[in-house]
Amino acid sequence: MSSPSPALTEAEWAIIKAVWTHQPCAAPTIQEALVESHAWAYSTVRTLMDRMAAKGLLTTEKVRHLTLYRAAITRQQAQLGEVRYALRHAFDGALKPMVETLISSEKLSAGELDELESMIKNRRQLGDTERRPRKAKP
Amino acid sequence: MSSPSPALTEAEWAIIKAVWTHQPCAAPTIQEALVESHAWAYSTVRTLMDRMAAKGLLTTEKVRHLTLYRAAITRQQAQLGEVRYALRHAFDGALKPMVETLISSEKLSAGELDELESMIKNRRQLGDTERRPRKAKP
DNA sequence: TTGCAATCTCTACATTTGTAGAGATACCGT
DNA sequence: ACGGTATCTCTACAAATGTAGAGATTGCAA
Repeated sequence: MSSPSPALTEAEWAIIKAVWTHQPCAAPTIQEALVESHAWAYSTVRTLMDRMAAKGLLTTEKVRHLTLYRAAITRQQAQLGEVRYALRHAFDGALKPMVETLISSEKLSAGELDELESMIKNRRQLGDTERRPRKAKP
Repeated sequence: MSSPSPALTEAEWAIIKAVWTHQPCAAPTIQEALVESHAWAYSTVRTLMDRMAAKGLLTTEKVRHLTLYRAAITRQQAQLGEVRYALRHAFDGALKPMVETLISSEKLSAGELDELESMIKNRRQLGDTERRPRKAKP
């Protein structure tokens, strides 16, 4: 049920982010979208995109002379893949140390800490309802 | 001041973890330590380790005929590197969504949620003392 | 219908990563 | 002094990744 969602390289991240915002789109669109951040030639972008399609990160559809690309995975899936990679390899699956590292890695305002806290409260609530459904089947 | 701390590949993670637990150590030690999880030949491990040394992930010291390896970065630095990689590329630096993804990625017991909460409280405290030192210089 | 502009295809090469064999060398116990 | 064992060195190759040029094709506008 869970898709493999592999970790992406920097180049792949750049590409897929642009695809998410422009899809369905042709390769030149992406090349132009990234020209500021990455001075990539068209053929570079094109090669990357085709390889990503071969890997199942993008899908292609041929319309006349145009090749339309779409992301084959959602942003959430890709994010999850990245998070899981770090969790598994850097933290041996231990979530708490990872969260700790994460929130220690940046200085956070009191407000942001509040938000994190209420996020956890929220999560707890969810767990509760899952564990104890509103209505038991009689 | 901040070390570069790059993200590591899977193979590099396997190696450096073994080095952390055995250092200072020779390459054959690592090869043996990993033989269960990765059936790598000695020369494979050796090549990986030398490349990691070249990259600044390990240090080497020659003692007679032996080459002793040590980790050049701490586990914390490596973890931080991995977390930052994900944070920057997958979440564009936005911490909250990453924490959200992280705590949503596993099902957590109430106890674990408690721990996370107190971790945040703790963090808030730290922020406070930093902002308002115990003693002002007169 | 012709030509230019957009797009594509194909090929190529450097670097990094994964993987390892074969042979050289040094060390230590006898 | 010698030989076996541990360790090392060197070289090699395949796959993945990063990067791109040159030339072929197509489609639209004049």
